[in-house]
Amino acid sequence: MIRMGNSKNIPDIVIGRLPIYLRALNLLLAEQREYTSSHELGERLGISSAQIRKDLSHFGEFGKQGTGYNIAYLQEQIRQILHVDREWPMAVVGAGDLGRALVHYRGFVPRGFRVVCVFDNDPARIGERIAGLTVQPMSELASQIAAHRVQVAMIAVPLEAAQEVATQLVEAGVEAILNYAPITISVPDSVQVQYIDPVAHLQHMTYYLTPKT
Amino acid sequence: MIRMGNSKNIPDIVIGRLPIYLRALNLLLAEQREYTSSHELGERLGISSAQIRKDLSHFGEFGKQGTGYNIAYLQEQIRQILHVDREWPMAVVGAGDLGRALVHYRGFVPRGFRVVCVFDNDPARIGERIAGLTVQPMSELASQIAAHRVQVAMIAVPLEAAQEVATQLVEAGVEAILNYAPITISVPDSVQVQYIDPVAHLQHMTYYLTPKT
DNA sequence: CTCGAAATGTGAATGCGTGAACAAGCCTAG
DNA sequence: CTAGGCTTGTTCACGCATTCACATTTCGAG
Repeated sequence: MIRMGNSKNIPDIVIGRLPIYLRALNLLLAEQREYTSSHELGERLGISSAQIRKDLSHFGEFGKQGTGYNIAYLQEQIRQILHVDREWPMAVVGAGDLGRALVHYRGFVPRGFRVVCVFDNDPARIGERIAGLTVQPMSELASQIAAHRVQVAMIAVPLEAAQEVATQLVEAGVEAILNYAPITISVPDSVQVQYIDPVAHLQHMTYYLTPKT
Repeated sequence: MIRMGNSKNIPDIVIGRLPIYLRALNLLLAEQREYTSSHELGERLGISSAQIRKDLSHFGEFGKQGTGYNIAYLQEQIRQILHVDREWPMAVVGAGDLGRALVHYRGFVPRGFRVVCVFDNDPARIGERIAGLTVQPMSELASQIAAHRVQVAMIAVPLEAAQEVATQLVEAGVEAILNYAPITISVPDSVQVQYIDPVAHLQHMTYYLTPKT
């Protein structure tokens, strides 16, 4: 058995760690390294080596006993598992400060994503050019998403508008949403949703802090 | 026994959900609602009602049988638990697109945080004014953080610089770091660290997607 | 005043994820 | 060629988190 089926029911928490492993492998490659071990990876990431080995074993046998993992090979395997051995076109909704920062961000392309269209409902912003893209009105959303075969979108609008935008995105065929608005949105089960809320992280940390002032 | 001690060893994962509950309570308050139930909260957040009740029970008894939770009261209790019944001054390191977006962000103050200083090492950016703040050189970091009693910082620099910045922040006395650079940083155990990596979230979702093109 | 519906807080049970430990395999040195 | 050290993949046991289920309390209708 060279390769286990990847259609098995892998725990979602394991999937969530794969991008972290991928990040570490990118760095190791940049350091011109050729091999690494579960121990070294765990050391760098603050994760136990046993967990890393077990996580990877869900998808196949990528290492060699006594030697460890070939970095380039493992990186490529994880990229295939996560389907980022290609470039996903993305839509950004909201051209405020955050939306603009997302369009400008150079970190997407090297890791498998590219912003291909930006939308806003503010007439003052429509037509504005950001990093080579033109801000489009919401009325163009459905057609643009279809034209660019967009399956992934990011929501960068005020929280009052987030649910409505999410609904429109789903109707336009988007299957994965990264929501920056601090609100839990309601979408069909078939649509993937992830959240980024910096304040939630900050509040998580202040629990452990003693105010100085 | 009216109130349980909060010095007990509460699971970290429970702490991580409290900000989400707080978010939902803010919304309910904005809707002029007075009472809610664990069932309603769970409905809105996609969490089981039992989990919400059990999470809250770690800290005391905040609800009333038959009635549910008084929204304003529960909100205030959670704010106290998380220590956000005050305003935490924050430092931002990195005045690129992301750093600027963070300084402009209006969502911090209503939830207990305020950016009070911004740093960068690029001479072209130093002196620039962002939302009323002046970008300062890294050489000012230690003194400014001391002067403003800053305990919380956000790292918004390229990944190559992130570890060095983290080290400087810790030396300056920062106790909690929200790191936007896609790299696991090394700090003393006494320092809280949280990560925001949009690409990791995106890659997590594409695992479940079938490429269209 | 009484009854029923509703909702909490919690002990018990289930399920899942993590870490320890080991057999098996690989490489290098001598 | 052999021996020893290193590392993987996997099994097992433990512990933690989640869900179930219920006794208890509250409110409102009649």
